[in-house]
Amino acid sequence: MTASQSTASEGLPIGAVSKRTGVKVPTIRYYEEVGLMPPAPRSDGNRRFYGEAAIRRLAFIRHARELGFEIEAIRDLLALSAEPQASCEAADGIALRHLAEIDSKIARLTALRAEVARMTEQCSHGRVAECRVIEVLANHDACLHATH
Amino acid sequence: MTASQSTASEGLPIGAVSKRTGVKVPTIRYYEEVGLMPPAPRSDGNRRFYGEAAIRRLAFIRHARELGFEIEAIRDLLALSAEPQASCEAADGIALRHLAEIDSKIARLTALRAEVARMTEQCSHGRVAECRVIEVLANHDACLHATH
DNA sequence: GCTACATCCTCTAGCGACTAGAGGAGCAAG
DNA sequence: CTTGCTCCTCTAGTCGCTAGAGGATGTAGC
Repeated sequence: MTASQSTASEGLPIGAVSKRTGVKVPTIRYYEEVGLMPPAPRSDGNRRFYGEAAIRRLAFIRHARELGFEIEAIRDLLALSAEPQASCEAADGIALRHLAEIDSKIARLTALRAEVARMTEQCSHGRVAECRVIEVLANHDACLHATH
Repeated sequence: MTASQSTASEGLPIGAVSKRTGVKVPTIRYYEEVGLMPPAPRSDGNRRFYGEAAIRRLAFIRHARELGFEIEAIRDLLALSAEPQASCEAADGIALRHLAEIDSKIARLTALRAEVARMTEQCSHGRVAECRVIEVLANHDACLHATH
């Protein structure tokens, strides 16, 4: 709430924004290129400068990416967040779809894990000829094959 | 063990191999290109033909891919499987490293899942302005932030 | 032999979400 | 004025395929 700080008027250059948000410089430029970030205003020397709104937007994107949302989904979420009066049904839907995606990935990985763990546990640490790891890979019948 | 079958002598063309192994035709060519499969012998008309050994190798690759092994790892596993007298320590190591990878992916996804689930559960299905989904994304402090 | 049609060939480009590097310009401090 | 940092643009690479263009070959029916 207290205004009047140091860098004030024009905003921060891309490197400072990168440090503040934890998003790498080329990634910020990439987000601009694909339209997630609006084209940043430039200084005389053609350098990008970012105000508070842009930095908040970037933090939003970063957080969404950390949570595994795809660029396309983030594009939609950003559009929604710009319309505070709209129903949040759409946003909820995006999140729910993402949740389902995560669940199916976890399920798949859990099945893989069981298979690979079984392989390694049965390995007798002898010669390749009787190695369970190699054997299971070579012979699909030798495995649990739940999902794959 | 019983020999003398129909297609016998030269081997199968790529399409038949694809059907038998479930690996798509362009993918088989891709595996040859990156050196996972040896260059297939060609017919007069420049078409690839595959014998039993090649088909077994392809099945091995497919199974390993299904289990999430990377191409590089499969390359190593194939090399190892060609040396039955060697110790299977290396193969075991590759599998164990892969297992650790899977575990860390599962852990990460599980943390994400909790976060996204919490977001959606708190959504009151009202306006965007008070939507928990949008809010959490905009404000990192509003989330559990375990791993991210 | 001829005509369809399927299958095969090579080559290039695209996916997602960046990352790396070349080659050059701007800028602040000593 | 030079050093060294940050910034700029542009191209190409990552992974494991997938899609498509444009053309050759093979096979079945007539």
